[in-house]
Amino acid sequence: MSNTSSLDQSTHWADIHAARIVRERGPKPHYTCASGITPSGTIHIGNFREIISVDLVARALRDRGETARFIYSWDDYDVFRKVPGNIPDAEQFTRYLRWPIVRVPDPWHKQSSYARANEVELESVLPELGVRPHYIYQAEQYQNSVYADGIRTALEQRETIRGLLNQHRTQPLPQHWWPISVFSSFSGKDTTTVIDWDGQWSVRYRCDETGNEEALDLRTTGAVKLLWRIDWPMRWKHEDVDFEPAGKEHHSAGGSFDTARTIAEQVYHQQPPVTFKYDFISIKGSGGKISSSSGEVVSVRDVLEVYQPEVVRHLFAGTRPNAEFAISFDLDVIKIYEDYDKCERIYFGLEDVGEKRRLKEARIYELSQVDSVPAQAPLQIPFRHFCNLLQISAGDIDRVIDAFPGTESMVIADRERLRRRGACGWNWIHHHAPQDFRFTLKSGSEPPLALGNAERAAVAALADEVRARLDVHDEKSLAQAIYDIAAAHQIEAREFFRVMYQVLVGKDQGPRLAGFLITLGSERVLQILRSYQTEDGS
RNA sequence: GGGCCGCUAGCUCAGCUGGUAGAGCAACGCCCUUUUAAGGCGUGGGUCUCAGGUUCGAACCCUGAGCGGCUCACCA
Repeated sequence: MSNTSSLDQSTHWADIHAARIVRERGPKPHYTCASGITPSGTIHIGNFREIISVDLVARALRDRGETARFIYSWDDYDVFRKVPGNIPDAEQFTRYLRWPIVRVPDPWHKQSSYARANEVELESVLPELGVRPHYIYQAEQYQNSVYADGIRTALEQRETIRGLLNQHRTQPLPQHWWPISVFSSFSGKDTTTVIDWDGQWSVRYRCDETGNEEALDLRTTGAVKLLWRIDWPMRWKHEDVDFEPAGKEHHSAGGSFDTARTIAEQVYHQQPPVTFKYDFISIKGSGGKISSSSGEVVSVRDVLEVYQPEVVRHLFAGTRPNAEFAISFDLDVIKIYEDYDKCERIYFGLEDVGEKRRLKEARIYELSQVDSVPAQAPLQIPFRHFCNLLQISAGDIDRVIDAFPGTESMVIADRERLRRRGACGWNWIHHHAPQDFRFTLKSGSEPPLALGNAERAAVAALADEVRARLDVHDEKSLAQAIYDIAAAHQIEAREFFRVMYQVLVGKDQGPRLAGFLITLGSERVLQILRSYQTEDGS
């Protein structure tokens, strides 16, 4: 979809917003798409929705021939408000409360700060998803006095801002209110009181803890920060932001986006960015391993353990941002993969659907790619089948891929995607799949099960059948042979299946038997059954 | 109190720049006795919450009502 006319007709939400940005902001040499968050904890999959939404819209802009930059603001100059439950030595960390998080040490002693630890966790995972924003670190910006003019403007317009904010407050802001907060040079905390501003660049404050007073010059200090509701519109002005979505908690009348919008217009004379509201993400079926109820959050990395990157993108590209949805770790995972594979088949014309549907799915497929769209339809190994093959092969991903028909001629990129899918499948089996789904193949070296004579004879007969004719059977004829053997030994078919699953995988149930035996191949089947063959039942 | 969103098959939802209702699961049936939350094929099932309006035509647009739900009004 390189030509603009087809994108103009696109009904995909990312294209619709891209078109809106160009229309409302007018022609520009480049458009700025923004997002950001306070790195006060692990960036979870709900936060990721904003990031991927911006990435998709930025891509949609580029696809229609515009230049788009994606800036991601880490608000690491925000204060440390409470000690998270998941960090070691939580008690020790209470001493850092009210410090900027960029100065709170990394509890895991790997990064320069707690903020940096959270930043690195996300920054290291985004490239795998094809998301590469330009990061802006607010601590650095403030400490270098980059926003001195913006802060001064807010001080000059203090009463205007107060009036705008009071419109939605139950309690009006107090008389001594200022649109800034100050980090004390004496305590390091933001527990300070602004005393005065000289109308120019000098702000005088008192440290609440030590009682010390000090005057700061906005042009050289790094200690003065705008309050959130003013900081946001100031940055829209500073970066000339054209587009920034926000969560629904910001998007009510009187919410922070609403007040930021009026402050941008009236104080900073900046047209507020095009925006939309995105809904929350919930989690389903985490199998007890990761659940929000236990206080643990689901990180982007956690999702990538189970979903390959294209499928993660597909999840978000294929869902309207204002609809809530659940990320599933249960049996739904299979369907999510099947949906992606189906979308891929539709893109490559391997599956017939109506024209309208085709265009939509094709666009979703494009936006789901980490890099570019594959030149030709990649070989698909369905997720469920992949999981079964992996269990047969003890998790040897390359062996499964090599044994799969058609993989010899595969290009490297396709193979890498399959390997990634295999790794996800293996993780899913071990951490999330229902017990019924899991099995471990017997090796044949275990002591044989104690079976009745008829059962043992039937197993031996099936071994004979496998040895003699497995390669000429198809699934159906082998299934028939299995029933025949059961009947010949006067065993209920149901019981014979149970025995065979016990012999093969030590459970009462397993993958459909005939297909399972064919997949295993005669050599492995006979290996497992060898202790039953040597009995004198023949 | 302000703002926003939803209401479509038994369940979960898709369909929303208006063109005679779709998918998955469930149900039912068939695939030579045919196990399984792990095979294939097929079938049934919906006055699209209600009432008006615009239109040749409305699940979709407008107005109003009912019932979920979310969010802001403290901080960010």
